[in-house]
Amino acid sequence: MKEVNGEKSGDTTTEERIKQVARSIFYQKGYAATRTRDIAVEANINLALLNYYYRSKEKLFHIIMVETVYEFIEQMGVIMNEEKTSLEKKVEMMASTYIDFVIKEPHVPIFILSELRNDASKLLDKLPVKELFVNSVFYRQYNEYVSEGKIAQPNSFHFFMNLMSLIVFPFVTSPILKSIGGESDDQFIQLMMERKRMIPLWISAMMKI
Amino acid sequence: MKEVNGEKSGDTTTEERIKQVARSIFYQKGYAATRTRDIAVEANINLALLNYYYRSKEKLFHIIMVETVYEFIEQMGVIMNEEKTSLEKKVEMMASTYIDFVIKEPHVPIFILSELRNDASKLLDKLPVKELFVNSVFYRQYNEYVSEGKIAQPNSFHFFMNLMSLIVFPFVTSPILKSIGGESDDQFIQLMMERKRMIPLWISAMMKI
DNA sequence: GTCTATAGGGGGATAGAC
DNA sequence: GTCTATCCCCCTATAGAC
Repeated sequence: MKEVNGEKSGDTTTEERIKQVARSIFYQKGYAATRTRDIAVEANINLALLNYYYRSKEKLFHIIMVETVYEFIEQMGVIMNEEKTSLEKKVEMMASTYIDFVIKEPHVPIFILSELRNDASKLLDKLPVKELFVNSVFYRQYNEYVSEGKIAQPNSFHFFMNLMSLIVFPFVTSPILKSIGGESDDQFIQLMMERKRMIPLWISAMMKI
Repeated sequence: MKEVNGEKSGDTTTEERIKQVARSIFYQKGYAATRTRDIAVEANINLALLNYYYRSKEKLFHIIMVETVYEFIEQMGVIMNEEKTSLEKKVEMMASTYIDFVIKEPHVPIFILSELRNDASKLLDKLPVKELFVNSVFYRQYNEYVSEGKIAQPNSFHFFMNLMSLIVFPFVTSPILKSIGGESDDQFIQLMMERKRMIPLWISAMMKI
């Protein structure tokens, strides 16, 4: 039956297909609102098979959550640790890379934020996120700029928070914007492309304050 | 029994107390993860009474949702339609007012965003949000500044989005920050107070770009 | 208005056949 | 590996006593 049904199974295994479908539904509705039955139907399998491969809804969810967060952090780590690029260039790359990523996966930010709204430590304590940041080239370069007087704000918290805010926040509000402004997906993407170009300029202007 | 138990009922009615408790739990866990039993226990009433007053979980939720969104918008409307204050002053007041508000109700932004992530129009089509913005003094002043060359960016979308991003985003990431950075509530509030002062300056610097 | 008791259904998980 | 059938708990909602 697996080979017969070629509509969207492609060449992936059943195990992988279940996870992909589950990821998509979890992203859209969150853990609590997702029913394992929906995953099974969408993946063209029976409910029992989901438990055969992943033991439980919670275990399946946990795998997806870890993968998602890890992917998010990993991209950042690569950019932030380039020795050869300047701080300005890193800002540019982060804006560009993340905007592209979230255009492809628009549900990821609100998914992560809503699932971690209470018990973020349960997941994040196992990942060395703080070390990644504090030991990064990005962080070192920031502090160098502060010493050299190129950046007015000594606290890197605000700098990093501003950067992430300008990149990510529009995406978590996009359902609201589409409802209020009546913007189409294309128009929204157009605006985000403008932001790719603008964010580095804005950040640069804010540095002086 | 109502009068006897004075621990937290105060002087509100049972109906009101149920709603307040429900609001608190919905804010923290979202609609799907909230159980009416939890609300009943927390409000010191029986489950049947919740349905007696509010008919169903969904109706109760809807009332709270509308009230929450309305409150959020209402504050903005007042500030944005002051005839006497400048655009700069409005930015200052929005930063100050919203940061104060979200410090008091830290769960509201992520609550709204996560509940509206799929079907925002169901709720927002009934509220004249777009009209409120386009007909506002804020919007008029923005366009005047553009005409006068005081603002480089003609599209008010980016201006408003940047403002809201800088104000709200730190709060939706705060559970993650606390987990990663190990910051206490007090330290976080301290940072947000700094932002009250900085955001108008940052926005002002961005205007020139 | 407030309670107890229970109906009714849905959802996660498993047993066991193939 | 994959399916059907089913268990059983938990959750929402209601009936009916006080």
